[in-house]
Amino acid sequence: MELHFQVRMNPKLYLRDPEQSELGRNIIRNSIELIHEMGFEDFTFKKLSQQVGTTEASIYRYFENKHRLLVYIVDWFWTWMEYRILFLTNNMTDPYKKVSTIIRLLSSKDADDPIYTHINKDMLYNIVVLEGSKSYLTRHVTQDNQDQLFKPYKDLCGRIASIFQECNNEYLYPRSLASTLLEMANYQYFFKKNLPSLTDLVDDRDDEKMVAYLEHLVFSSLNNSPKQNSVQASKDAQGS
Amino acid sequence: MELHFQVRMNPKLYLRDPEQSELGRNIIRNSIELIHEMGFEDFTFKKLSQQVGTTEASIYRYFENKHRLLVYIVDWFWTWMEYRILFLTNNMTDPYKKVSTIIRLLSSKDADDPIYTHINKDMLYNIVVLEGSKSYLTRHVTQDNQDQLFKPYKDLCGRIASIFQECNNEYLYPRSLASTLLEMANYQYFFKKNLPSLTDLVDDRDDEKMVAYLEHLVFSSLNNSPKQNSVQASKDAQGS
DNA sequence: TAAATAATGATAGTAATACTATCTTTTTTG
DNA sequence: CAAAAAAGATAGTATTACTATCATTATTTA
Repeated sequence: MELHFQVRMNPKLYLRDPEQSELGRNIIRNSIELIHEMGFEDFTFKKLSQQVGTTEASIYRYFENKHRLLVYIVDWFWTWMEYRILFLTNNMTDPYKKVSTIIRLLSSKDADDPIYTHINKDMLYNIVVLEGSKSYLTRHVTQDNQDQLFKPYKDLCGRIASIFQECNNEYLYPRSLASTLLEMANYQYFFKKNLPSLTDLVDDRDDEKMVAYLEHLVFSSLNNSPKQNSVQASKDAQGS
Repeated sequence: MELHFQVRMNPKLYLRDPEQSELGRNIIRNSIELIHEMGFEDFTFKKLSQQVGTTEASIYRYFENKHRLLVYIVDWFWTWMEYRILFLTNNMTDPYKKVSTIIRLLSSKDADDPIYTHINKDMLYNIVVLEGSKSYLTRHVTQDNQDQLFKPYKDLCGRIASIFQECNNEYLYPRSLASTLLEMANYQYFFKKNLPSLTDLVDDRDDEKMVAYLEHLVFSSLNNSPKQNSVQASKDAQGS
């Protein structure tokens, strides 16, 4: 049996499904390259059309505007991430092991999977780090949310949250901790690369320190009794 | 003795110091109003000049472009935040109490201080939440960082990190935990307001749940022994 | 107080952006 | 093969993000 991973994107994201044509796939591939190269602010449909070898009008037939295209790309990433998480944690029984696996997946840019070869996963990861939060940090976030544009991210967050609850069913903040983990996996990577004084993560080749920090953060919180007042807990630890 | 809080901004942020003239202060006040109202993407110097009652050319005499103006506003916020933190934690001896105070300050939008009345603190807080990370999430972050544009944020992060170390001088990730706290204070507030499924914080009037979550997160991590492997710790907690 | 200097206003202009519209040609499909 | 759909070609518009210039009005200081 060949299980085929098929990313089905929310139709509200596009005017014409880019997966259904060569031109559409070219638009996605070149978008990723260009946004990665020049950043979302400097990225335009004009430049994209030239890179693709088509016209601006044709791009507009696929995407309403460049923000929708960004959301499309970011959504694709999170859908793919959830798929990978599901695949690798599926046969695990220990929820703590699942969390470790998730943290490892969230922390590493190098993912050598052979699917969707027109999508450069390394560039994609870096785009999500740098531009991902711009997909929802807008004045129209409520409308976009009603259009389900953030469903992949929210689904993943929900899945991680429920694994947190498997770890500790008394834990009070599974969703907040999940969104904290998701955001911080990206932000700490960004800080390490660009504003290193905001982290303790030296720029080593592998991502071990990042994994260690995120695991420490998540497991500490998960295993700290929710009944215990945290200030009190700290005082106990001090012996005062 | 009247202690006067004076915000001295990095001169690289502006072409002409907006604090030194009525027009400059009007530019700042109206920028905050407009960005708050329409979001940074839709905010333009044209609209700003009309609101201020001046010309576009005059705005350009103060700020190179709207991104610099955003960084100015965000920097102002963090400088002011550090001042308030310093002021309220100055006479404390218990570092855990300092952390609690910091979390409380970071979590509440209502700050009734009577200084710099031309700056609406409530709008400012909401701008920093929604637009703050756009100040550094750019392709020119390295150049901007060399120009010290993020110094207020980094200073604050460093100050919080050193208080974390006062709490536990064996703690391995004081800076990462500080940036996590700073980012999450804003993000969880944004999620609660706009994408509530990403949090466990119900939209109550006061900010108690937010404070509780952030305290739990920070204190759990601070008080979890760094020598202990976190996966091991979790297994111990399970009794396996 | 006059002269010099600095700040602002008024106006114009340009290249690029973010689209929309229309018409023709090519490709796909029934 | 005919009809329909997709793509190409081209044009056009309002707005954005600036730069430039010159006149006017404050402010400083000699």
